Amino acid sequence: MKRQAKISNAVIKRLPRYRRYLKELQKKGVDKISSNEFSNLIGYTASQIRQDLNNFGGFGQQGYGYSVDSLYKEISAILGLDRQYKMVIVGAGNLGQAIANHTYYYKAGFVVCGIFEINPRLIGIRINDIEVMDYENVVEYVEENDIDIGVICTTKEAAQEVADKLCFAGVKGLWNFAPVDIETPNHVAIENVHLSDSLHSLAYHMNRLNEEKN
Amino acid sequence: MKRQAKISNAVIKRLPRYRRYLKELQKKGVDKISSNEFSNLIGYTASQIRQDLNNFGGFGQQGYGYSVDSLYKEISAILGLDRQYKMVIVGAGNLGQAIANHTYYYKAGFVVCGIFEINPRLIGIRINDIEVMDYENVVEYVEENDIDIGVICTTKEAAQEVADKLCFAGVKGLWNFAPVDIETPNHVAIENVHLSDSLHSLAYHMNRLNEEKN
DNA sequence: TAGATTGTTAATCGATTAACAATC
DNA sequence: TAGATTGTTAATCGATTAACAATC
Repeated sequence: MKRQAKISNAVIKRLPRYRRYLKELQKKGVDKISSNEFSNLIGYTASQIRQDLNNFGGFGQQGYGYSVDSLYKEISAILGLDRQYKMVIVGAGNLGQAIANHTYYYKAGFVVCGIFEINPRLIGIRINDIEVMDYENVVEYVEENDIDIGVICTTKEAAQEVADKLCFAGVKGLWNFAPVDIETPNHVAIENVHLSDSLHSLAYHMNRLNEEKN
Repeated sequence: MKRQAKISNAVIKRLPRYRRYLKELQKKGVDKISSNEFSNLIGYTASQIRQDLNNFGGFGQQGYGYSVDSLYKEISAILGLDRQYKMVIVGAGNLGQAIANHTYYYKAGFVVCGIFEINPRLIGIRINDIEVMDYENVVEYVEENDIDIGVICTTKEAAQEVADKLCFAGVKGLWNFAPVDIETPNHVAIENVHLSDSLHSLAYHMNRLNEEKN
């Protein structure tokens, strides 16, 4: 894997999608694919596919194409999906519970170790066999258990304070579901999932398509 | 509101964010803001803010700035958030339940009218006072109740078939949470929320930041 | 009126696509 | 070897930023 200065976020955002399609190909027993065939499948241009991949190294073979298996492995390694990540969830409301219950993450190497809450009525219960603990102890827990990722499922009012606490405690990344933009120190990665923003842009596109019809 | 041929998706994706910040300003009692002040707050350049807004019309006033109230209303109208949308959720698993429970959407004009499932053990229960119905009846229900949006919370295997059915039944948009790219007819808008993709790009960035430190 | 700030055109930057030489 | 397809450079396209005239 070639090491390069700075790869644009547009490229990074496409990698998980490449990986998903490669997984499907693997399941179908396909063992090689050309950038052209891949283009027809995934909807990016063949040129873009080759450019994207060559940011990280020459994974193909001229005259042949790409090996599905090894490309899948390479992309997984680039994304860092060849290791495990330990997560804590802050906020045991609907969304926090849904994520805790979603065993997919566990299988994929993202292990939910604990859930933290301020509401005393929820503290002590178990969700998908994961203990709901007192938010007061989150810093201690993150430090002692080498937690990698904090998942923020709080209200937007609490989100930044929770983020600060988690960063202080040493997480390397935050996955934020609160509808607010969170600031992190330079060494902590942040990924915002703004569900309502997503719904709003859906509304926009629905209305445009509807206008077109009239 | 000026009507223009084609506005890039990059612009559309920023609108909900502008709107969120304007809401906060409103709450704080701020009634005007210049593109420069807004830039400092939201992190886009003043130039970009003015460009973005001028895609839709001249909402500001030279020498003064933008009225927070009216800009908030304008952006809401552009996004189509000045009306109600009726939604059905397909899939009453963790995520489907979380969305059904999330009353935020209701307050914001997105009303969950029904949830549909194939698992007979879930059919008939109520989630946040919304009935879980038999997936068999989804087409009929969508047609009879003029449902606007279908929310796909199924497995990736079932997602496309569910999407086809919802489109056939007449929804105008799909909000897809299944980890697969869904195809829709031209007149149906689609918004994919790929949570695992988001987590994967978080992993990537965490690892890059960690490399930098070493 | 003078000052401030928009709306808009022009310049720059970055990302995507096209082309083709290298090579399996 | 000939054919196919990558890796990579060059051209194009689109989005962002800068500049400034218009105007409140």
